[in-house]
Amino acid sequence: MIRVRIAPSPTGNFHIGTARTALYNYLFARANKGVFVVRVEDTDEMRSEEIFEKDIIDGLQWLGLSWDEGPDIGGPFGPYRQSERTDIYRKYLHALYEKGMLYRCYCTPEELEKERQDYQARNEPPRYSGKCRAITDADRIRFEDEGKNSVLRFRVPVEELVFTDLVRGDVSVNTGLIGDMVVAKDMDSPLYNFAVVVDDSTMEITHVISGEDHISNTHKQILIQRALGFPLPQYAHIPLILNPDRSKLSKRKNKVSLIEYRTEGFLPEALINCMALIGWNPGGEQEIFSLDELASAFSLERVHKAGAIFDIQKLRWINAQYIRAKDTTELTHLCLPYFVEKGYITPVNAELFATGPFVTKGGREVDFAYCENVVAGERERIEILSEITDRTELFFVELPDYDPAILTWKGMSTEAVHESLLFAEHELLAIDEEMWNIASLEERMKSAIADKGLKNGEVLWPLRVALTGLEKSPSPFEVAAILGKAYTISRIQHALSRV
RNA sequence: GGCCCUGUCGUCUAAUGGUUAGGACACCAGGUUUUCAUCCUGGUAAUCGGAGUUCGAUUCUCCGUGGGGCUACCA
Repeated sequence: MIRVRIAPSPTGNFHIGTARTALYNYLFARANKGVFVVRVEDTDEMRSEEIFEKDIIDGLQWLGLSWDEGPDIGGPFGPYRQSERTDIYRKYLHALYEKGMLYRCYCTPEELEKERQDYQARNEPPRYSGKCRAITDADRIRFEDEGKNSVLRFRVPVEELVFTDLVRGDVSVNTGLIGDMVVAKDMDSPLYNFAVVVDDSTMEITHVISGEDHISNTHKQILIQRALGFPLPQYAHIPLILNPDRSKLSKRKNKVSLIEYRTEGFLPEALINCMALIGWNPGGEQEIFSLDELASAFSLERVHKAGAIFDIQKLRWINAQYIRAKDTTELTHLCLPYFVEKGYITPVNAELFATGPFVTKGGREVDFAYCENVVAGERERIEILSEITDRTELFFVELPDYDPAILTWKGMSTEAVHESLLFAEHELLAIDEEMWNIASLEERMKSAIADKGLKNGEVLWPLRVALTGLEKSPSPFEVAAILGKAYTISRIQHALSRV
């Protein structure tokens, strides 16, 4: 049984890079009928916070990356939070200590820093000299009596260590360059590389799929793994997501928190689709993939080796594809919070947030269907959900505010504009309420314009601006249909009074 | 500095020991249209460099070079 895991550290909001690693693990698990585990790596007490764990769990859920075992749902290899596994780590730390593979190091941070600098100065790899290796029991007891702080270091054997990476092939390193590493602050406080090894083994993880930035940790982990007598998992290091300048994706240069993308109105399907295609491709020319399609096509053999820039433009385009494919009702539910946030509408009471009725900014009461029509008219124009408010305020105010000069189409005279509006008003007034829909409005108006020997633009441009107050907007027919006859007429009259 | 990883259009990528090196995003031009957007048509644009192997290399090998990662009592 294939078992993989995502092991996020709750020291910040859910990072987009972590989300992608989670995705690849998820896809690999699903593609191989395996198990996907979520494990929270909160050994760093100082930096870990519960709200971040919540953000990560929420984010995974939102993305639709369901897991089979995790801190929230438990599982046969729990607990799934490292802070709750202290007993397990202690047991293995003791075992290694008894075997003499660990030793206490009493060096102070200042001493270590000086060592590092000395090595640097000699152009040698900065590493721990191993000077506490040979500490005698007598010294140790004396240090303890003096209350000196110690950490547990692992005796790193010098050798040429090679592991086979499923993406990169053999990766070798001379362990003499690593130096004796600290594996725990004390018996109750393991550090990352130690906790990971114990967890991956005790949770029977078969494949460790993580970012390329972990390659050098892998050698360290293998050393510990071997010392503990654990079997080695398979490793696969996936390429990094990069900033446009090709550096590792960072907060400084990019939006990196999943929540930021979510807030802006990127859809989970789009993010999944986009992240999957950065560093992996199934071949062929398909661009849009559902999570299930990705899962059935996924294989580590097709994962790339080189890092890839995260192109926000492509993500926006993919997002637009998903927005257009969405059911209008569902899309409206997704857009409602943006209308409310902008103050365009307010639910008449809190329980009715999702269904209406709402009171508009202009004081009118509207229902869900009204909002749905507004969304339907704009869906081709937005790439992310938050843009739904860019050109829709006009539907929620009594009268739009605009410069009357923009009522004029291609050098028309003021008189002509006035006449066009009068003509439009006249024609629209003649249309019955029951015929007040996009198709009928368009048909009636266009034939009336043709009959009068006018160009469409001469009437439709001033009409559209009268209704919207905008130079760029949906067609006057769409807008009129949404506004309704009475509001349409009043906006035309308002425009007439301003020409 | 050391170690490790890596290099096809601006970006994400496909493909092959022999192709006009394909697609998508972005960009540009044209069409549709009252505007914008959508949509349709077309266009610009790439195998990092040098050797070697080979009839033939972008593909295989080596060297160079560019880029990145790691170098914690963080993860």
